[in-house]
Amino acid sequence: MSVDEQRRPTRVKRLPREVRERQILDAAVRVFSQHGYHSASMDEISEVAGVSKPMIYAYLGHKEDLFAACIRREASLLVEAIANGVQADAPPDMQLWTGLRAFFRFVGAQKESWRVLHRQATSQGGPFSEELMGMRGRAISLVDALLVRSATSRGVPTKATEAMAVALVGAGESLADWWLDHPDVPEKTVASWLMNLVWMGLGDLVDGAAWVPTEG
Amino acid sequence: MSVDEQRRPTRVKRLPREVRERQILDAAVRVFSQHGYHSASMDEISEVAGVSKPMIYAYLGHKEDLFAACIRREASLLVEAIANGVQADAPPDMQLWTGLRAFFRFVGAQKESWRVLHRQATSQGGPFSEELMGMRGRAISLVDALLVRSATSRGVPTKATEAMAVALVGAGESLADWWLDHPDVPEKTVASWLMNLVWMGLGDLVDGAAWVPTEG
DNA sequence: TCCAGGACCTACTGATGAGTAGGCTACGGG
DNA sequence: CCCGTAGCCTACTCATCAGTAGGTCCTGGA
Repeated sequence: MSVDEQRRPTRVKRLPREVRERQILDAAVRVFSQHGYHSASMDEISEVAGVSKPMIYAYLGHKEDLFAACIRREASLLVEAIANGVQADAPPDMQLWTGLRAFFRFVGAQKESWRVLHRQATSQGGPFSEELMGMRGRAISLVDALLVRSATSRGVPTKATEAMAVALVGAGESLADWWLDHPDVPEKTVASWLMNLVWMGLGDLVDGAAWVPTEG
Repeated sequence: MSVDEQRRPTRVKRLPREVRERQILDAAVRVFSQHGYHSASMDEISEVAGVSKPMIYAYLGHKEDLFAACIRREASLLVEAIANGVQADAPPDMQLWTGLRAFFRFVGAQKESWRVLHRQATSQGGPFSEELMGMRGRAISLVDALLVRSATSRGVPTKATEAMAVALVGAGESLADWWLDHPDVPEKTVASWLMNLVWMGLGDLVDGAAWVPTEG
């Protein structure tokens, strides 16, 4: 701890590579989520991250690589959050319920992560979307598996359950976006609305029925 | 018909403004749907349209204006298609059913229109998305009104029906995208899958029940 | 104490692409 | 037959931004 540490700030500090990489990724997620892939400039990311542009290229590579790294990190966190949240040994409705709640909890806590995942990555047709679509595909498969286990031995065709899983995931995404504009609604409430829609169905809701979780 | 019409082709022909505007908009929709807003270049649009770049600026204005014009035209067609397709005097389930079918018919017939509307316009945070979000909002309001009329006098809160409308629209969008990758599935089938999901609910489907239209 | 290597920067290049200046040509009305 | 105007183009300008060259400075080990 030399004496002139704070009066001549030698920039800020020299930091190990991992720390810088985290800072850069954090900044990139923010900037990408605000402006989208194309409108986000490497200059702005470097500025937000508090490093110079060549550092980004040295550590994370080109713009596409950087974006892919963001997607990978955020998508992993999301998948992990859901996997940790869902009760795999519970009956189907509780599995869906806990999965939905974990999903919305993540979105509520990591709004920027969600924006960069849903809004930005989905719309870019490039090599990222493969990365991202893979993750989305895993989520869909998860739901699909749930449907198949539930509806098995019934004559429901394979494509039907897959399509319904796609629809369900899309409903969740859309509702998550809506929720960002209505932050006063509690997470549990949003989740229960979607749960009622897809589990009970509008037909039942019209008749006044409603699904409620069996505990808590 | 002068003699040198085909040997010295005087370009192609001089065409009235409306025709050129249509050609330009058609080309713009194609290019925007393929590359997205930012990656689409005015040069490529002009090339596809078969006119020079200054014509686009003379007729349709700047890039943002052009994109907004595309969105406006395509969104109007979609809204119109649904409005024409839905049976406003039918019971709720048939209203939903006819609306869904009209929606999927449009998507099947106008794939590029759908892509530019859903994929591209949604992801750009600019002034277009206002235009587009307005249209999407109209669709949501339509569904919301249907839910409200159905579930009226029940204690369902306003925000719940709105949120469910949002989820339903999102499910439709997601499923429409999926359908683009599975064109062998008939339109009626896709529509019925979504109808079953949101009207019957997974709970009923698990029990083997299914909703079928009451006619043809 | 010296030096190797890694953290970090300024200041550039080169390409791409939006938008425009300034024209030329055909057609229809006088 | 002439000319105003509307259709149409070539050939630029200029800004932005991804990506890089080539360096400085610090730290930790020999």
